[in-house]
Amino acid sequence: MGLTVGAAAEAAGVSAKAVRLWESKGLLPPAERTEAGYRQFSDADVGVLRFIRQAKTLGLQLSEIKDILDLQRDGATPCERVTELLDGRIAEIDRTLADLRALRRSLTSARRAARDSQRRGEHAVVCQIIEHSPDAGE
Amino acid sequence: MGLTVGAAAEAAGVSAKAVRLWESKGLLPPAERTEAGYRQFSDADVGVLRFIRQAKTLGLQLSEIKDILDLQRDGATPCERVTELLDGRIAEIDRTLADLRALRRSLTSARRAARDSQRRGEHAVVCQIIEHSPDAGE
DNA sequence: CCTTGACCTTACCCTAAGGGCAAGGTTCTA
DNA sequence: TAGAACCTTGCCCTTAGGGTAAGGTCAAGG
Repeated sequence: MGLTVGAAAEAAGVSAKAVRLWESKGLLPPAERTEAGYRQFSDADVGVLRFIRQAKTLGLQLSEIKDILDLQRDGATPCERVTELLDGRIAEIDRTLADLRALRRSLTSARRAARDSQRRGEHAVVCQIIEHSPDAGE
Repeated sequence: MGLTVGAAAEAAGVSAKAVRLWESKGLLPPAERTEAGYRQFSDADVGVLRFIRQAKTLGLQLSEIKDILDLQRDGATPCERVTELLDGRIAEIDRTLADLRALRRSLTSARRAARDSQRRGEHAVVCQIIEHSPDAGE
């Protein structure tokens, strides 16, 4: 009872295009084919698709997900690698959060400057965005 | 006293490749050329390059920056558009911040699950990442 | 039996913002 | 006058697919 790409994709809540891409990138082993060349997916495959989708929502890249899946297919326990990747993602997110908070400060400051310029009718230097931004000078 | 791409790029603190790209995308008017075909940039151009660089650090896209610069070149005051774009960016950042914070919670929860699986020697379902993640079911 | 529509196949171009490299022309310096 | 250090364009690469085309396949209905 094999599923076609479309059916498998729908069952996993992803697009058929994504399924083909993931297969081509090795996240899934090459799917069985019917005589006509149609891909045949099993329920287990759908589970993998769901896992990939979930891992993606956690911000893992396809290459990292492939990494995990390869380990698992080798019979190894991917837990270590998984916690490693997740820790990496968490650290990355913390960095991004800090960056975004700083960026937000720059933006509000730039916006204040832009509005001030607007009120004064200035606009020669594009509302002073340059000057009022943090590291303006070089 | 025109500057070559490399010189202008260095003066603005960006890459020559970026300068060519920005020109090709219309953020800069087509540069003058020497007889040999070398681009010639003025100090004013360098100012624009610096502006673009700065705007990019604020997270604006090239298309948005072009938008601002086009307005300015038309003699219009881009301040309104600028504050509009900056407000949009700020709102976007706030959304991203919220998303990242939620994602971070998911990640720490997933990592905890992975570590628990690791301790128990489980790994059949790739450390339960799927099950323990927020919206696991479907 | 045949058609129609819904599926499938591969392949190509597109996205953002360049980085890297190649082949070839120019300019400056020793 | 040679070589270094520029410059030119053009093409391929990156992420994770989306969109579309051209063509093959399958199930239902006339």
